[in-house]
Amino acid sequence: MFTRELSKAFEPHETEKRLYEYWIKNKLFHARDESEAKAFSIVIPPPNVTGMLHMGHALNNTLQDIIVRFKRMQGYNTLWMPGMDHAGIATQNVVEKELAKEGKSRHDLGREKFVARVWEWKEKYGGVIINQLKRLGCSCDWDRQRFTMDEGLSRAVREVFVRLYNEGMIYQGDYIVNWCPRCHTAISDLEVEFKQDNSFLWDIRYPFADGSGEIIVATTRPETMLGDTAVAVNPDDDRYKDVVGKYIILPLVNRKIPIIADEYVTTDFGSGAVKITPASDPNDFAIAQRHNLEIISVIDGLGNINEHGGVYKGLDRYEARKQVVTDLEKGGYLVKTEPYTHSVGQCYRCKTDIEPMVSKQWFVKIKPLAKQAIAAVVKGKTKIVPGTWEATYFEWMNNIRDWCISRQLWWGHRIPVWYCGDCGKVIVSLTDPDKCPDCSGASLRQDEDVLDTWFSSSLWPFSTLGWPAKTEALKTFYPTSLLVTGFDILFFWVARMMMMGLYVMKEVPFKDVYLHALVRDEKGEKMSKSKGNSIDPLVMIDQYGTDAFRFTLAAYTAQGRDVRMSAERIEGYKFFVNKIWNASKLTFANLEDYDESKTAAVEDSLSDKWIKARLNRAVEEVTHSLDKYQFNDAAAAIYHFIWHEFCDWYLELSKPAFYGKVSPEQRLATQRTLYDVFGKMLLLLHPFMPFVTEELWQVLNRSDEKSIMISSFPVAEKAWEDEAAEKEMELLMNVITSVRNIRGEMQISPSRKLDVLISVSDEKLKGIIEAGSNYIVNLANLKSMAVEINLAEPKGVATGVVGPLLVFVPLTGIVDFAGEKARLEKEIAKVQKDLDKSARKLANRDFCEKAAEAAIKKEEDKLKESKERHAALEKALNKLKEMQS
RNA sequence: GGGCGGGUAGCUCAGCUGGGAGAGCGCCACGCUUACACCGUGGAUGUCACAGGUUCAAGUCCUGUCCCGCCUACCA
Repeated sequence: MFTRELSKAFEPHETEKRLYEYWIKNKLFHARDESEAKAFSIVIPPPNVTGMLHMGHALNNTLQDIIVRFKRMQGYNTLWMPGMDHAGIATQNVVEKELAKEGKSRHDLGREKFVARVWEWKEKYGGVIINQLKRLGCSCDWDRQRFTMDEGLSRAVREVFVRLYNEGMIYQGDYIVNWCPRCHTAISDLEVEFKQDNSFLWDIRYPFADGSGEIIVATTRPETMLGDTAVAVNPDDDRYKDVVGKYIILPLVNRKIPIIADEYVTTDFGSGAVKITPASDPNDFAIAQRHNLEIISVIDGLGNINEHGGVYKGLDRYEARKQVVTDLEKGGYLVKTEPYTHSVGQCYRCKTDIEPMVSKQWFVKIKPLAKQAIAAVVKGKTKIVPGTWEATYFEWMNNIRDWCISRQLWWGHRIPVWYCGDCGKVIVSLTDPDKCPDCSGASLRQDEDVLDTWFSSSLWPFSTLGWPAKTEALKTFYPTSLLVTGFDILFFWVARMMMMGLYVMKEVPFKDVYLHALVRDEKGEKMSKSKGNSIDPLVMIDQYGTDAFRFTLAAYTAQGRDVRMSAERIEGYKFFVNKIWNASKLTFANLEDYDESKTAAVEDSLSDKWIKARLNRAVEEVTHSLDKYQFNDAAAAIYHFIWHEFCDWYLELSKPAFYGKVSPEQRLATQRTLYDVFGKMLLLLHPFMPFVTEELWQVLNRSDEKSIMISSFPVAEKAWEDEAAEKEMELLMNVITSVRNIRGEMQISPSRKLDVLISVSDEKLKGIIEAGSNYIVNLANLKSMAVEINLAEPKGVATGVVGPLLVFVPLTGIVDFAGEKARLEKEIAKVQKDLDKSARKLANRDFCEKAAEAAIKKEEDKLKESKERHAALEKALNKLKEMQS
């Protein structure tokens, strides 16, 4: 007896909850630090602690779980390492907003209290996403869950910082950085987003100091002229040959500044002269370094003009722009104002315009690290899939600039650097020092900055495994086998993990990187809260169940292509789950009395052999596709097998056995096949649909103790290969389809039982058809069926041509000869096309001489087939005409 | 400016190393046949963006053009 009776339809919610708890309770997600089995490991791209599950997460984690479950079932000691990211700016913003509601800022609390408050927030509200991942069915080893700010990972961060510093790979200095006046911190180049801005280009007249004339410069940011310390022209620009070395008097400011020559300036834009503001523009900064120019910052960290801005002091940068333009105009310095579209950098977090600013920051010398990271991919130590991304990776790595790792935030890993108040010594230390090692002074002050969040994420593949301790986990699971992530963080994260992994561990962090596409809405637009077009994965799960949702994600993940998500598609796969559920009801009902011990001597029927051979092919295709991360192909293969082979054909073919219309031996054979095939089918599907397959697996095996999760993934069974059975069955299926076609086209009621005559060309075929007559009679709904060799075309029939045989359906009582005539003519026209095409090809001398032999043979066979088919149809048509006249 | 991806059935897409244009949804017709109407059976539907080229043979390879999307750079 089965343990459970199945409900009318699959009930996802109750089942998902029960089974997930069951998996957890039995520690089925657990990976062993030490094991005989080969290891397979993935680290999760750690979601932000502030994060809520969106479609991107859903896709990312579904794909990981599919691979993880697949590998686990294949017998690997499989680790899926979970955790979260502290997300510096994002989290600090959330808590600051909370404070703002109380009318306070973080400065009211002070650093220590503020950080305590963030931790409090984290404990209370953080990590909602972890439970959401569980609803997705993710089989992470939750006992190992890590957080980038936890003790172990913080130690790893410090260790790496100190090591980099001691090896001269980290330096501090005054450089121009991207400054967010709202977040009040520097951010890296990657964190700047560029947006089109419709603004103006202003041409300004700068008079020469000696009164001999003037030079015109163009700018999009007139307010920065307050900090100009030079004007630059191209050294080869004939127009300005004589003025290089001269001075101009800066309007409004009355500062005397030089005209210099630098290759950076292009001759064909504007006047060919550029104002140089080293403190407010990265290119100008670079020029200033080359020419030893003075650097005057006129804008402060809030985006206001500072004391170097004279009368403009205190104005915000946009007000200052207006005022400067007005004053220039008044003074007669403004030559021209024209509309101009250019792009402006914005903070990726808060969309505030970036203010390039000179400030003291910490940097990582990145070139040496990048060099190794490039080499590793070149040598194939890490493979990027799809391979097209490798070019992008190289491009970026080759043009990489030093990484600004300091952030002026309070939430994050504080930089482990102290300054001695007595002797000025800089102390970089693994542990907090209490006195200066040089002068023993105790007035130490720690650097105020924290590290870029991505600094700790870049260590993720080994820090989560216990590094710097030499753990068993590290030995077993590093380098990890695979990283699955969106291409949008290829540079932010993947590239940096490569660099850090190679630097610290001397080994790549992962062997494969699978980059999946972005999830978009139905119209192909990026989903975002502000656009209101985002689909909430949890709503989809509630509505259609996790299995259907996951399968949809997999089915639409073709490599390198964006996923356009719509609820309609998920619904389609909910129907698929339902189909499986119903098929299992039929299956279980007919396995109720199945006794495996009696099956030793029984022999499989043709349909049994056929479905086993077909399953073999499905197994091969799914395995092969998953090995190559072709999720859509794998999903399609399963879908097709289950619905269109197992359900549409096999279950129908087996019904006579179910309903006792065959011998007990044959019934047993069918039960055996059904049991084996259904079980393997569930196994094959499990990585995609973990819940429904587990539920059915337990019923099938009459035990809620066994889990499908730890059963072996199917392999193609040599003994099940049977090409002959596949061919024979295909022929019978074609005969059945042919009768159905006639029935459909001729509008013969499905309930009307037909008498059918079949003409075959030889004994062998006759044998096959006769042996399969049961199948044909049942599935084509026949009253009777007769087979003869070279049967003469009877009168008053509809004719179907199936390869070498003819199917005659008597039209007695139907007598729609006009319909049959139309049907035949349509068929003939179709065949004629094929025939012409093949004939034309074979008449071509070049084709016969140059094409591959197999191609020619194929074409000849095709022509022969078309000819025969055509002749048979013509004959049928003539007979029909004869009869009518 | 540089780079990448895409333009295939009404819609969304698949089509890997060149040899018979596919799937799902939608549509039409017929059916409550003892798992399933969240179903079954049958059917219709394509100048594979455009123009050249290579080849016996091109949706597939090459060149160019036109659209669409993304990444990257940031010429004031």
